[in-house]
Amino acid sequence: MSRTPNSRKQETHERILDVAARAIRRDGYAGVGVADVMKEAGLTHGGFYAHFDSRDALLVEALDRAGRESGDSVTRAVERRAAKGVSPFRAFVETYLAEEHLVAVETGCPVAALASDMPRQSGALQQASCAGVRRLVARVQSTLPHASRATAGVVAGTLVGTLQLARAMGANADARAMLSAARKALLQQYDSQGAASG
Amino acid sequence: MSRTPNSRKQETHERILDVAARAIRRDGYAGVGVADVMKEAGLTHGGFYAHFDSRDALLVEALDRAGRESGDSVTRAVERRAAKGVSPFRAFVETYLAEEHLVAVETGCPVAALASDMPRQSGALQQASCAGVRRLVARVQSTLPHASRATAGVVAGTLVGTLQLARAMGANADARAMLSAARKALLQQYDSQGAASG
DNA sequence: TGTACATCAGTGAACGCGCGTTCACTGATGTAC
DNA sequence: TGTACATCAGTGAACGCGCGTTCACTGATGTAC
Repeated sequence: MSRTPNSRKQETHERILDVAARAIRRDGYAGVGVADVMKEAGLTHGGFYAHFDSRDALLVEALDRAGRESGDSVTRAVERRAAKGVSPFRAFVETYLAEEHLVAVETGCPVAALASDMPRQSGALQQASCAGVRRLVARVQSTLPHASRATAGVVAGTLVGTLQLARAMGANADARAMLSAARKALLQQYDSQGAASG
Repeated sequence: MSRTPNSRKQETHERILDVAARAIRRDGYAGVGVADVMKEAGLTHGGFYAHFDSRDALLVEALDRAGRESGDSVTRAVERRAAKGVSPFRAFVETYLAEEHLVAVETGCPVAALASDMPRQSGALQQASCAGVRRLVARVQSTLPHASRATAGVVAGTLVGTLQLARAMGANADARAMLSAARKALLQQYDSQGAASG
């Protein structure tokens, strides 16, 4: 019943990354500490540098993983709803601006959770952040086949900005009204199948 | 040539606040240090607590001041352009999404500079952040008399989100294309005087 | 006008603490015979 | 099958550093006489 060599270490590596991918969204880049992440992964801080060159390298990998997890999750939701005849764009907008996304920061979109801090990070993290933004824009564009990249960028900006403002307002009734208004506005303006019940 | 009592201290207080109001936008909440701010204000760190109860209290006052400065600046620009016959909404959008705002972080909109970190701050800072978001939304609404608060919120979200994504992409040609597309989209959808040259 | 004094804004050394990082060590695992 | 050994993932103490905060002190300013 032997594992392949290194499989245990790889599993641990994945576990640390999973924890970190949630931590950066929950606590922000500045709120993530090496010792905290290791503790949450059930380890002590000393072993960290056998897995990552530095805290910064962890953040880079964690952002990448967060983007992938969140993107896959949205994609699955869109496909589920597309099977019921909902347009991809509507499904995307209604998933991204769902009320659950207001409070589900640590499993939600890392761009929304981190955007305003992205330009302040190290070169490597800025590159990873930029790539994450591009992936988000590309995903939006894939649901809007006739839109330019710049237009997809504006839609992505509306999604990200509205979610951030709603969160900053405290996830109250005003915040939910903003999300609802944003869903309606985006569908009216961009959904080829027109807008109906929000 | 006597000053009024305390006028010197008040002047220093203002100077510290001015520095801090720029620092939170440039470096983020987490990037602002008491010693750095005092040094930039030409003082040593020891005197800080004669002016503020704590670092957190400074951040609260600094955010307030940043919002006021940035808001006044936009209002002046809007009035200047309104005198030339430009609609307030167009003037607001073109000022907020101007290319200069891409790099002018430390004098720009504090909501765009800080939004994703707002929900992670202390109670007092969250309250101040929330008030700042409300003021931004109110300013947008004042240029869109027929719009609901929720609609003004969506426009504000688009402004904030697009600017953040453009900054995160590195202020390059793609970023400028996004700003341009956002100006065009907002004017087409919301400007009562229609959209023309972007 | 000039001198002695009180006030108080600002100084700078010191504190405790948490952080990222390093490193000698441990102990469980898989292998060789 | 059982024993001795090598490997190496993970441990935990220690480091240097920067941070927010405190506090005894300084020295310039304005006032009282």
